[in-house]
Amino acid sequence: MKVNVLPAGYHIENFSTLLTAVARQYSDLLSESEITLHRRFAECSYEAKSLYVRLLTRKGPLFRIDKIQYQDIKTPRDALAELRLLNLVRENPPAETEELCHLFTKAELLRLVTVTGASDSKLQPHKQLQQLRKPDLIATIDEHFCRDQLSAIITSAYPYVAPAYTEEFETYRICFFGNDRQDLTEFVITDLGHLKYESYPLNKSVRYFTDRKQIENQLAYSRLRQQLLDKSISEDANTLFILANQLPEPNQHPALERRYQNLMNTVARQLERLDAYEQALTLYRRCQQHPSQERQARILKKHAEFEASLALCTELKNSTHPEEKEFALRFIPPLEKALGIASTSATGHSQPLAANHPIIQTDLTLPKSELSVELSTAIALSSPTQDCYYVENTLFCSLFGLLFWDIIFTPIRGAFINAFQRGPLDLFSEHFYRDRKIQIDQRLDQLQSDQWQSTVIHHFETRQGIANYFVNWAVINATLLEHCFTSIPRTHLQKIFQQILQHPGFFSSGFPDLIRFHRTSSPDTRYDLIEVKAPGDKLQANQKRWFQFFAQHQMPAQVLWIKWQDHD
DNA sequence: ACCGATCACACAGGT
DNA sequence: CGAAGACTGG
DNA sequence: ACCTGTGTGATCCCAGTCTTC
Ligand SMILES: [Mn+2]
Ligand SMILES: [Mn+2]
Repeated sequence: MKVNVLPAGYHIENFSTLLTAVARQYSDLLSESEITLHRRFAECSYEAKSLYVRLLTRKGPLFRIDKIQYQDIKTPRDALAELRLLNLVRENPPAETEELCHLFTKAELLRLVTVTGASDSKLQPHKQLQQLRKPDLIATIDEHFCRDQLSAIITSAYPYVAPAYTEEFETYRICFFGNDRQDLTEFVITDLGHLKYESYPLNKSVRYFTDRKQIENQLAYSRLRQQLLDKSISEDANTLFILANQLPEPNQHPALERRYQNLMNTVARQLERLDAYEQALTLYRRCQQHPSQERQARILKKHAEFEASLALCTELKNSTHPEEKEFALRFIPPLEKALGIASTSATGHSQPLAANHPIIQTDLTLPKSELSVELSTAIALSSPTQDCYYVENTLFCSLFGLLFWDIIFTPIRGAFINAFQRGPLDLFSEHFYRDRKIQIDQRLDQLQSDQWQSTVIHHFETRQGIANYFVNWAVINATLLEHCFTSIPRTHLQKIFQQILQHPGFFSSGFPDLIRFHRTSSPDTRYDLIEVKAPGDKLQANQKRWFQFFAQHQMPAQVLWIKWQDHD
């Protein structure tokens, strides 16, 4: 791939762009110190700016002054002095032993430890310390060294700095992107040409966060997410419980609501692993989002609270979340049995997934190969009269993305908040269709004739390589599109797209592995879908759902059970 | 909703 | 030693 | 031998450098 060259000082430009955009859009919601960051940064010389951005975007959090070296910073000491004067950088701030240790390589640490006498008498000899892995070595040092003494040694021999206003920048980042996963590298990735984003107008008068409390909440959620990566926190049930409990509840913000509930589920699940079931239950009860209720039901059953578990499951039978509903139907019978009551389900021995239409299942014996089962099977099923492709979700999702491209990127209110999105914020929700119904219905009508093909081709040609959650450019190509045009009936596609539209989040996965096109001239259905199952594998819930759908609408789909050929 | 989601796969414990 | 991992800059 | 649940790895810019084991 061709890679562009970035102009000198690109990182400063990007950083300024970000700060300025947020300072304009959120001026009334920013704190005193956040505004100070913007103002002071603007006052800096080029070299000071450059250094500050470098430090801020690196992991650190501490940096040895003697290691600071950049092409574009001729006088790092001056840059540092300037930053220190503006309080944008702190010199030798107090730090945890672990952070201090990260200033050095393992070899340097060993030398430091044995040369200086700042340890207590129990420190092991050099030879043994060398055997330790670095994290363990640091833990040992933490145990046997007085932090202040260590710190004194390091600050005199190896002075270090840390960028200040990191929390303030976090606020800018959150406000700019609306999430905590994107950062300044987005600018670089797009400028280099590794990724192209669609261009859409951004309405600066619509803000993602409407009050300060929402910003604070998002910051708190990001912080907890970070903390969960830390083993010393995620292994300690009490700490986990306390952190989750003191998390502020979201206020009037669907996305924050989702993140809050996600966190609750994640922490509660971790508490389950630590056998802290009471605390897990408490957290699960603070949210409705899948799989909270399911986990509660399981915990209750595990502790023989069958009535309570059954009560929960009975509610879940009406859940709009397909997997939750399926869980309830599966989980209730054993519960009823344990309670000694007769089955309440009207269908008796209820088999919710055993549809009216049976799933076609076939066996195939293959020699074992280096390639994946799916690929081997695709090759085995290809012939002069048949072309078989391993596409999984990508084919129908890509067709969907291409057909609806312009509608997906229609700038409806609040859907686009930064320049680096692969789709509108509500793309995967049930509201995507509802809020664009007229446009979408019109587009679906194109499937009454071959008109839809021109729309797909048009977007395929003009939007080539542009990021879209639904389009996988690595898989889709003109040949594949042509196959689809000639071999898949329009009615089938219409049904599939309507299903995806019901809830793009639930129905954009679970498609069969392979599609096979038949070069026969007879009927208009000249394709079939094949889910490959190697020995030991089985249909997943979302795959079952699609198979039910295919059966209902008489679309050709089958499960192909692979057996390995004996080779002697 | 691309550092969580999505696959396949491997294993444990129950029946 | 050589491969894998962490981190960084573009 | 079956079922279900749970946990794991790979993948999602890329290349160069230093560090670790
Ligand atoms: Mn698959
Ligand atoms: Mn498969």
